[in-house]
Amino acid sequence: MAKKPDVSLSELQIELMRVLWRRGETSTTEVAQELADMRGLKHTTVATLLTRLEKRGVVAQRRDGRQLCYRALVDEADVRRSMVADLLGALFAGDAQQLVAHLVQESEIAPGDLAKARRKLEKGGRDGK
Amino acid sequence: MAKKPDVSLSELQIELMRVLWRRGETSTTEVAQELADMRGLKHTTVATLLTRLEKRGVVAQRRDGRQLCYRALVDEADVRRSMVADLLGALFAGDAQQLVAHLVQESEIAPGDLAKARRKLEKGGRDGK
DNA sequence: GGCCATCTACTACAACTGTAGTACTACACC
DNA sequence: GGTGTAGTACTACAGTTGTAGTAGATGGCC
Repeated sequence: MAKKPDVSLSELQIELMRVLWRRGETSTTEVAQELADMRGLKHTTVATLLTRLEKRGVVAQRRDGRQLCYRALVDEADVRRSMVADLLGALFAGDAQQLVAHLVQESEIAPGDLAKARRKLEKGGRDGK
Repeated sequence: MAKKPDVSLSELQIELMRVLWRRGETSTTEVAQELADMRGLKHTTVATLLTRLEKRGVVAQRRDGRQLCYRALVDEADVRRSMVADLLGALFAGDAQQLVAHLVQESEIAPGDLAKARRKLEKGGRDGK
């Protein structure tokens, strides 16, 4: 399996991807519709963004008649992995414990919830969400 | 105290800031020296980066004779706060528990270290910085 | 007092991002 | 079969970032 080296995406790009993750293969028009609703973007803007992501290898393009359909080539976990690792490297000396400490100190999470999260993970299992 | 709205910085910008955080007020030349050693950047490159950060209000500039000295206007905690919040919002629905779960699942941190971190925080104390 | 070294200021440029307009094309409908 | 519409392709443009060169000023040394 090929590596997914760098999948750091901007917030907007992630929003695009989220549509593809949710709906699977999706036509430009459908993506554009959602993004128009969500952020008032024009159809052509979304088309541009999608072709750029395609050029970058993050999504695949398939022609369906006159339409283009896009499909994600990376999943959300890939992006999370990549971006969390970047953040960890840039600001926490690569040390996840420091990040957790930050979350608690900044009240992003309560210490008790740490234990909760841990129990959930240990019990519920690694098949994830 | 004024808000520090958006202090999302690139990796390189953080590297710059790290020098200022470590040394306090620092001349361009000194910063440039460090960055030259670390990443082979030219003096003028570093000067450009510093003036840009100054324009953005992230650092303050003071003239000392013919030299410019820079001082950070945000501390590392500010940047961490801002960037972690961005990441949380973009990829974890703003839910820090999900991020912690990700860290464990991706083996960035062992479940036991979660407890360790928690104990350390509960004991060591919330006076933080 | 002139020259060299140093430092800043300004300019440049390529890549990427957010945003969109315009031009072209093909299909559907009448 | 002509015309409108929807969809793609291409172009554009401003802002940010990484990178650096050049020009101009200033101060020290001989």
